[in-house]
Amino acid sequence: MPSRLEKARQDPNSMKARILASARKIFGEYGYNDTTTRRIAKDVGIDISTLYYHWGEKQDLYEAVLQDVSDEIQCRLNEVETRASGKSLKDRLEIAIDLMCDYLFSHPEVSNLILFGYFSKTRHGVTMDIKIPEHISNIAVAMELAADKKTVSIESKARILAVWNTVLNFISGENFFRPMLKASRENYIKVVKETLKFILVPAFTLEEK
Amino acid sequence: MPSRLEKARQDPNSMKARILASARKIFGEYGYNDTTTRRIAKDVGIDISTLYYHWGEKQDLYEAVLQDVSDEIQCRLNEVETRASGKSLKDRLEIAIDLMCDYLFSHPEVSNLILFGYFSKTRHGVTMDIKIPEHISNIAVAMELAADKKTVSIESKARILAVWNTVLNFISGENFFRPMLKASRENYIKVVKETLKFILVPAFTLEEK
DNA sequence: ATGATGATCCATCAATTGATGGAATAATTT
DNA sequence: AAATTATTCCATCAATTGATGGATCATCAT
Repeated sequence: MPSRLEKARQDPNSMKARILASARKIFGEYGYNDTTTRRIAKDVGIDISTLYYHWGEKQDLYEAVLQDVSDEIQCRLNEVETRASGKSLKDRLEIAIDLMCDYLFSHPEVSNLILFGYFSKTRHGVTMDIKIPEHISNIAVAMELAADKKTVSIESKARILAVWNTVLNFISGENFFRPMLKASRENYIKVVKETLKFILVPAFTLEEK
Repeated sequence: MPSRLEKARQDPNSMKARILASARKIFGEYGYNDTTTRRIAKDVGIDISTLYYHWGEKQDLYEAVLQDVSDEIQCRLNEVETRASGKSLKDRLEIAIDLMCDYLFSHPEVSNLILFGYFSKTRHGVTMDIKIPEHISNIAVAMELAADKKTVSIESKARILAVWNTVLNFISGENFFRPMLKASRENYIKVVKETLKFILVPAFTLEEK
């Protein structure tokens, strides 16, 4: 039997799908605890009981959102791997930075949801997360810093985490950082990419020699 | 007339100071909205009305906490500047990383409070923050990447932000990342410092030449 | 048409939470 | 000691929020 998430994916105009889309947006904006089911329902234009009818508990809906996002990330990482395959380390890094920045800047709620997952220590003990450890290992393999998922060294993981988190911070913190840098949106994206390359490329390519 | 914060600082055993300490801890753990005045009061061992008597609204107390943390950060940065002054760029970076990591790892609530400030988009529109832009400019000067606070380039700011945020992520995300890296606390701190140096030193020193 | 199932909304509950009034107690001043 | 002020706690309010029961309306197979 198909899960609710699968049903929602079958028809993007279905009520389940519309609720999921609003939920993803609003959970991504306010985090789990500061998102009310009423707010999501209002965004969809329905009564909250309709929301509960389709998705059950708030937590179930949140889990579906995280699953949705996690799958999407994996999809993007596969794309990065395809496009970077065979290139030099420097090129691979730059391709990964460009692609992931473009994706995340156009889906900032993804970045927010990941960061909420890191730090959320909620009163209700809701500690769900996107499968970040897996994604990190996959990046290591895609960047050819490790032969396979199982053998990624602690140093490589830490380095990829550092990079990955830096990207997320620039995305999710845009409203905070952009005024600081007095940059337009376009310019901000440009500066972020350049900063990432400035910091990363020397570090990783230096070691290769 | 002395502010409530100043009064609290005068006598660390005073009720105001005890409340401030608990508030700092709990706001740092749960963020603004997920912190209840009841929880803080319970931590101190008093009734909530006593808390309101001393600090007024929840928001006033939160602002005092942020002010307290911001002052402390500035104090630590001054120390970094003193210790790094006159050294080579590589040494300055390493000193800054070591000192700030040691400070933040022993005061994780500071890191949390800063990150909450970046991303918090609360229902109640509470958007207060620690004076990060100032701190960032101060770091630029301390690292001698700029002559004075007013003339820090956008690139330098972005690079320092990237570093600064990476540190914060490793601190605040310890509960999430450490199991991932299968590291003890000591080892985690060591890996974080090494990772930061690995990434930063080549980038900045390469440009110098 | 008719009955059954699915979908939606209104009304409402119980728990939580920020905040306050007022009584009771402690400390200080006169 | 008496009066004043400072501090603390109990009881309570109003608003918010997650969640549900039941009525209503739509859809669809028979």
